[in-house]
Amino acid sequence: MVKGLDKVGLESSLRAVERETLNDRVYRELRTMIMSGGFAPGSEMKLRALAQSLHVSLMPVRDAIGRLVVERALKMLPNHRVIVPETTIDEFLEIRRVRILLEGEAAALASQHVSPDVIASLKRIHEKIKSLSGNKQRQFWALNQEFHFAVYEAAKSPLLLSMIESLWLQIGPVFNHIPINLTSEGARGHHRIIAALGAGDAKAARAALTEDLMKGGDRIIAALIQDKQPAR
Amino acid sequence: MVKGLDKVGLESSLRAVERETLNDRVYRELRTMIMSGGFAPGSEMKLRALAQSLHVSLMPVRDAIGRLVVERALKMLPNHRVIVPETTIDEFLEIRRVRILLEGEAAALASQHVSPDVIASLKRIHEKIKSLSGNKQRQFWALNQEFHFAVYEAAKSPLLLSMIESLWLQIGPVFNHIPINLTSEGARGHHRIIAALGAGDAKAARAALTEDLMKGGDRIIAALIQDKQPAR
DNA sequence: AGTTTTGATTTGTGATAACAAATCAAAACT
DNA sequence: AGTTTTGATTTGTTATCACAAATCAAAACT
Repeated sequence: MVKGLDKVGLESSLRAVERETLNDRVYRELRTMIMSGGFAPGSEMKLRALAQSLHVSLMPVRDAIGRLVVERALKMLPNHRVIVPETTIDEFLEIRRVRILLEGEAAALASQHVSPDVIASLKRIHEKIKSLSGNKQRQFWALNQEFHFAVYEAAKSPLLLSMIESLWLQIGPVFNHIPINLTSEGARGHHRIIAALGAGDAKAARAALTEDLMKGGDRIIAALIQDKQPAR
Repeated sequence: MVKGLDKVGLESSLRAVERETLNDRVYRELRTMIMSGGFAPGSEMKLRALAQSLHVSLMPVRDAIGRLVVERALKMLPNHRVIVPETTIDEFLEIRRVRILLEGEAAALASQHVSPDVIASLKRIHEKIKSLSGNKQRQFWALNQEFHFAVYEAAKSPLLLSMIESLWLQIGPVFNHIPINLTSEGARGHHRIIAALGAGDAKAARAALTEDLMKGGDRIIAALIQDKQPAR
């Protein structure tokens, strides 16, 4: 009863570049656009417009949008219209609360089995961030994301990773569209995270990450308040 | 401007009652079926078969399945075939770890503002569970679910609730398809949860819930091991 | 003038059909 | 006899079209 084991090797090597459907391409494209601030909070996601700009038919777009709504990256209004969510301060706090739980856990897990080269790569990203000139908010956000996910991937928990990704997706538009006063303050937070991971200290890793999220979150909240105050 | 009114009569009368789209109906239907053990782990979800049995076209099914894959309720194989996941022990432990984080947090939150009628309703469900005769696994699971979600809804955090739902969706097939030795042990756990909530003690609520998940999880894991051992 | 009504347009939703990739089974071959 | 090849069938993917509900703008009315 040994059937079809012969082809496995060949096929998997051929399929090295996994078949990517249009569906997935559109989904991934929209996803990264949302995460990197390609759409302003509140903007409508219209099927036909997106389809045209991506040069595909309605269907893949429809599919991708449906998925993004499920993971709360997009929001469906009662009219069945889909928008990029405008995050209120309460919602942001709600997200931060969960982020601290999940990302803290991921950091604690990561501290138990980080490899030296992960530490090295974290340090490299850390240096890049420190050397960032001026208020390059977009770059900062991208590098910050790179840093954090290097930690979370080291946790080796696909479940945690996917849930954390979904949370970042929800706050992506906020980070990229609220003007934030960037200080070098965040750098010390990252340094403490690296140290805790290097020492294999789970408790310290969770604490360092929690503080990083709290501090960063406070800056966002301040920006949110300031953004709401002035005349519109 | 009369185009094609043939089918309108039936449809509009139905739509007067239910306000939801076919899309959502199929999604919700599949969702509850999965959660309540309607499909065995490993079984394939074929679009056309499902469409026929639900009396709809391929599209709503396709859409619903896509969403369920995103929330990990279903798993897409590299062949692009979709199955109900077979949960390994490691995966189950991974899920339990996250459940403790999120559901513990929800319990802690709930303890801060439970209303007396939520407590009353919890007690009612608790009694029902205790009076459950024999090894009625399906009913136990359904009531257990009712109990826990009454707690989580009291947390008043839509984000937490949706993430927790997604986790239950992932373990639903396991609970309903692995024969578990039901004892009245779980009852004491629920009693402690009610007490902690009633006292408004967040720490105790989190602890009680954590212990409940640990104890229950241990029973499942034992069943999983026993289920893997014998000849199939 | 301000409100309502109506008609046209835009939007999401759903069905059908054409297509491509994977699977399976029988025939052909060594 | 066992393996390969081929052809048919099944499965997921995508485009196109038809429809319904919501939206918007202009006309009609009070």
